[in-house]
Amino acid sequence: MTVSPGRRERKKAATRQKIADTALRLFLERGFDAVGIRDVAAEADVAVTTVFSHFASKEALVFEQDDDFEQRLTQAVTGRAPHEPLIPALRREIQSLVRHCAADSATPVWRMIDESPALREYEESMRLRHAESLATAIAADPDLSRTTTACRTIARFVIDAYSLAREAADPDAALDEIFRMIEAAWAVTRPSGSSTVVT
Amino acid sequence: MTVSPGRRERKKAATRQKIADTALRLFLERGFDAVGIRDVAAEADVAVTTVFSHFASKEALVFEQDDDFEQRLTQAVTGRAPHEPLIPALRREIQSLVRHCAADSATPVWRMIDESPALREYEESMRLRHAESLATAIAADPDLSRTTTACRTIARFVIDAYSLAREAADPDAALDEIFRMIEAAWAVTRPSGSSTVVT
DNA sequence: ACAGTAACACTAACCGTTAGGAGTTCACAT
DNA sequence: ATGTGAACTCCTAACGGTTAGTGTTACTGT
Repeated sequence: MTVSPGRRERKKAATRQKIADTALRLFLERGFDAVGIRDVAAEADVAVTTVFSHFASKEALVFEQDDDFEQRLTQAVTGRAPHEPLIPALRREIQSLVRHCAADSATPVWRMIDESPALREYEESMRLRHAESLATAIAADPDLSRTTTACRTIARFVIDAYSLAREAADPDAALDEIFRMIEAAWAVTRPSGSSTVVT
Repeated sequence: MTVSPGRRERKKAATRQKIADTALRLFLERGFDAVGIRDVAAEADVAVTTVFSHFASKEALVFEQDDDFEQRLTQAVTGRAPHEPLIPALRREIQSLVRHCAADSATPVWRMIDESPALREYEESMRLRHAESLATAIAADPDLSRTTTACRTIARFVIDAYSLAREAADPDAALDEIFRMIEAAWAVTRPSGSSTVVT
């Protein structure tokens, strides 16, 4: 149970939300590049500096709530059933994330992202950070004694799967194919002399 | 035979080179972020607009001649010996590229890149473009009849190998390990019913 | 020679982003 | 209650990358 948040925190959250909502609306109406930060600030009735006190950059306005992407991935590793193999768990999570992006409500947003190089670039560097924390989570699992390199590599591959599947004509089929490859790559990293349990 | 380039083209090339040299020198002396485009332009004795007519961005000044990265990769695919398997050919090329980056003369440059987030981000998005053209080259090879998805995936993996190996403490060992994984991933994409020749 | 044009310069601005400093509102301890 | 400090926001001004507009120079092909 969380204590009821004070007025201050509520106001702050409201301001943040108003900025994010206004920004997304303007971006979708006129296109990301055609809307300036000054426009967003004016429309949301806040100062430009306030926008940047809530969001690190213009691009971050678009990926406002996608910080749980990272959490969901690491959760898929740390919170999976005991002795459940790693790759299927990751596959399930990635599939769910890809489907969420393909949902009708999200489509215009992703169209906008695809159309702006700045946003694509920003997303890609987000993914890199996600891959790093996923690698850390994998490396920390005692059931999977792999080298650091193997963990970082497989984390990259999983992130690649997400971004390739999102672009594919048939995301489900692409995910099938890519995860078959990832499974094989993961298998050859199994330390020799381990038990017969596949992890 | 190319006709001897006219005075105009020579002057243009000279200007471009002078800008690139000046920029790299200043960047190494004072750090990438501490040098402004206006500084570079003044020191190279050209107008700011001239700098941007030769280079698309400040970051591009640093990766001036690294456009052959893309060419070397696609060459490794299209120019390999007949019936030579794909992955070892790529592995050889990546290894050579990684070693080249670790060469003493290049070290200060890479240190500078590592220290600037803007440059790291720029490089990563370059790599993505390289992955795309590598994927195209792989898809175009008649010896390797794989799906588009498999080609794009393996291309990403290879690029990942480059960037992971460059960061690793022991690049050679990391490359060994990563390419074992890539080899396994590639193997499972082999179309059923193909001959016994491994490609 | 002459016209066309590529390369370059200059100015002035746009846009994202940040620093500095001041005002307001809230939380909390007394 | 009230004072106090911290958090939030505002405003102004600037910095640095990037581009548009407009000439000017100097090479090229005829």
